[in-house]
Amino acid sequence: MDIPKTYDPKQAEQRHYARWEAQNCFAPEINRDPQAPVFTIVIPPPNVTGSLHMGHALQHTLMDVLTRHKRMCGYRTLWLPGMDHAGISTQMVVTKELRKEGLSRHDLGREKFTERVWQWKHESGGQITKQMRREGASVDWSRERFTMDEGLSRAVREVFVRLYEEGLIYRGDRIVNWCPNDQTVLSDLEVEKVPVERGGKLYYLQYPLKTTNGKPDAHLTVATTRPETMLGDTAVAVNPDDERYRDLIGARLLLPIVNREIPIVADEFVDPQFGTGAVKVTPAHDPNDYEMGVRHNLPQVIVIDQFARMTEDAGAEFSGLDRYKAREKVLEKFEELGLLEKVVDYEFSISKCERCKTVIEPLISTQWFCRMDVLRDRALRLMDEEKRPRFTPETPYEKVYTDWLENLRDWTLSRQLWWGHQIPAWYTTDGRVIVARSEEEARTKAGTSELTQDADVLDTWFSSALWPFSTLGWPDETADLRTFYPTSVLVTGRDIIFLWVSRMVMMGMKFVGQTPFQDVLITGTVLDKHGQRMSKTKGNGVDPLDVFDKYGVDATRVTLAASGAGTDIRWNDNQVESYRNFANKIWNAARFCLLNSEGAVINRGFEAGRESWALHDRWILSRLNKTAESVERALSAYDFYAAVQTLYHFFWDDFCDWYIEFSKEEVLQLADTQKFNEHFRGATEIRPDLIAARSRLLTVLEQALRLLHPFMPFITEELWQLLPGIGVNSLHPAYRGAELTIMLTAYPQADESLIDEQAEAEMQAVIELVSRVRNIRAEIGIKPSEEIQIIVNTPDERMNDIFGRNSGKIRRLTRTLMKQPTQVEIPVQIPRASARAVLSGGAEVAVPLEGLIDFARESERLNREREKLQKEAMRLEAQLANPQFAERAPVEKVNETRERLTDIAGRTKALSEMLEALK
RNA sequence: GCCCGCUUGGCUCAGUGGUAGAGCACUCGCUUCACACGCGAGGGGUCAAUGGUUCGAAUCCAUUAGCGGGCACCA
Repeated sequence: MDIPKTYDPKQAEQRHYARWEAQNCFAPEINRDPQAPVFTIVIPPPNVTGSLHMGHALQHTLMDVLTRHKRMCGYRTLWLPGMDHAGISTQMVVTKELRKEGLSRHDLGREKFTERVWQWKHESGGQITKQMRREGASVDWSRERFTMDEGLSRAVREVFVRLYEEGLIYRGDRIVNWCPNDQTVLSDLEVEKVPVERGGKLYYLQYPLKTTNGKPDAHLTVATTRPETMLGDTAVAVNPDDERYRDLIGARLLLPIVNREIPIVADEFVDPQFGTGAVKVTPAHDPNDYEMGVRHNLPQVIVIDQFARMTEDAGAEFSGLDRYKAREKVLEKFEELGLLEKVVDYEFSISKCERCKTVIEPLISTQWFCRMDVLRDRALRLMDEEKRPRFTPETPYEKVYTDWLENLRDWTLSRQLWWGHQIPAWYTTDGRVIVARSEEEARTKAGTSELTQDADVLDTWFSSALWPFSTLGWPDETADLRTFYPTSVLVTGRDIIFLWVSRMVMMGMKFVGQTPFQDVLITGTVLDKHGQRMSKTKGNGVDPLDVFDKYGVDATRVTLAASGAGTDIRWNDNQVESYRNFANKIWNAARFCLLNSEGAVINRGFEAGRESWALHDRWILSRLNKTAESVERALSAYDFYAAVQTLYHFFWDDFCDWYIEFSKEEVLQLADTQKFNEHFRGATEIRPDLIAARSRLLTVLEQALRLLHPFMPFITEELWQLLPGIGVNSLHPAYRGAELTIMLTAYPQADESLIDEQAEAEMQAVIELVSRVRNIRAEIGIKPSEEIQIIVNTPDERMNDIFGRNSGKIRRLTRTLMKQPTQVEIPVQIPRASARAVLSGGAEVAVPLEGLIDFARESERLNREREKLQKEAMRLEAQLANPQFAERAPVEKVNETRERLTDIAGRTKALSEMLEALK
């Protein structure tokens, strides 16, 4: 067999995904067990405009690990993929394309434009689905969905109609966030607060009092960050308890420039501490003022239009001016009038469009809204009573989620876009509003066919909110909906807990009556190595595909999985490199097993019964089963880091460093015998004990590959396919009949009966012996190639026996010949010129070094060790001397401390004797 | 303003009421027949500061400092 020394990930990555996909390994139907438990994940649908970034790669890795794990555990698993139509983004992409052709979307008209978007989607959209195949994502492509699919659109209309009929969706005039660039309304969540650039200013404007008592120069000063809005002021508000202004409440002011008479009103909202304690009120252009306007029944004067330009109502000199130009002009005017009291620097935040960063203009506008109180209360009750969904990490996300719900306001649903789900509302010529599932239904309801459909579309997140059930066929009672809803776990980033997670819960509860997912796993953010958020504008993003190319998909996946959920990840290539090395280690371990596999097959070699098994065989099975146990525990707690660590150390430390090394004595020495036989005696039969040893090696390897598979699907499949003895019986019973693939084998489950603490303790003693001898060799500086002698005396027969049985292995690993007593009562004499060490348990090891030993240095070495032990002993003694320790600490703890002290005392004594002997 | 998180070896991070861990980096030695993307042996941390609870605190509590998030209608 020809296996290269270095693992080339690309080979394996190209080979297996297409085959898995072609054989439908990802679809739940591959599972033939009608009783199988179900595991479902719906993917957070990436934007159709998007391409894969590290955040996706992280989430997809976690979802794939969970899915592959459950699949191997025999679950009927569905990981459902799909994409989001991403209203604004997509419309912008296509608009830009059109602009290159010198066209606007209005030149095409709505119908042609949306056709064009669909065309774009078919040709250039969904890059990410190709990239997901590269990741190894085991999603069921046969169930791929798009939020604009007919089925999902139908669900959208159904939900809209039902909510409308219940009065939860309504149309009305409200102050909304308007993006003058995108020409659409935005929900509160699509607006971000940004500190104002280049130092904000607070302007103090004087409004003259409309005099009734002959004080012509009396005025009231208001402070504002937006002077231009004064053109739309319809009142000034003060706090009712503010002594300064109490007498003025009810008085009237003459609004400068426009010369409008406006009242002074009292409102609790006003903070007397801020500015002058008097607030100008512009109900048409500020959310707070809007509320105050409602409370005091103030008129709304609209002075800014949807393009952020001043209206005619702002006055002839201002009409048509940009809002910032108008601001300058208003300030000039105030200065001329001597009414600009002062301008001070003031840091504050302004609202910007999350997408295009244009400053939002609060405007009064007719839009569709969704009342959230009823839906919200149900979600809160679910958390309160059932603690669903269960957030991981629980802190802080559970609280973040509930706090937000508690303060939830109505959701602005409509968007002035063409790409999206057009609102299923029609207007009759006489102004009636008909909400219906289809135009046909609307006609019936209206009793006329002269209808105009509402031009707006729904917020993209409206269809996303239905994703967990719309993708499964709702509103029809499909088999998929019955089987796969509610889903098991949602894996997503913290930035969309409000936008998406909470809304799915509310809609799922409302329309299916069950939480859409049991658990929510919140991943951290992938940062660059300086701790900065990766972003396109900063150009500090790391492209997952580049990392795949450089280090392989498996190594990248392990890196991401190990960073797990919750905390942010500082991306560092070093980490990936170390897991790339791990992949190579796996490759070479398998290479060794395969190069020595003639005659062997997996799942053999342990027939003889455990009493006859060698120490290292009992030990590796114990380690393997403990590993299976802790991986299982870690995954069920979504502790991916722990799972990766456990597997890494099991494979590298236990399997490679010790088990393979121990096996070599049998596998290689016997191989020599075999060659000898073949050569000199013409024997062709391979000795059965050799085959057994090789089979045991392969068996453990195969189990390890299975354990690793959810994390490293490609390398494990590549190697597994090479193993002799894989066959139909290798597959999990639920997948009998499927093509052979490691992804359909049974995930190793811990067998308690194979966990063997005694074997672990004994092996530990052998490992310690080997390590101490190596340590002495290194410290004394004995050439690695030189074989020397060691003397090992133990205080008990059993240990002596264990060392004796493993002497060949000890020899191989330490390049020493071991001398032991035939009876422990008569220890082997140790020459004075020896380097020595005491093992835990009291065994002594000595390396006779006639002529080589530096007595002074050796004394120093032993002294150092003795001091270390003495320090430890002192600490333990002090602890035991404290009467309260014995009194209050648990008995086991006290005993443990005593035992440790006894062991240390014994070893210290031995060291003292050695030191004495050196003199 | 309110809420939350973090502070552990040079770096990136695990961790737990009872002997401080990993990977990388570092030092020394090895072309040992799976692997130099390797093997072996080492060095390195008063677990941010202070106080408290406890027989015992890096771990629990309080305060402080630094860093980072999230939320908020203060013009």
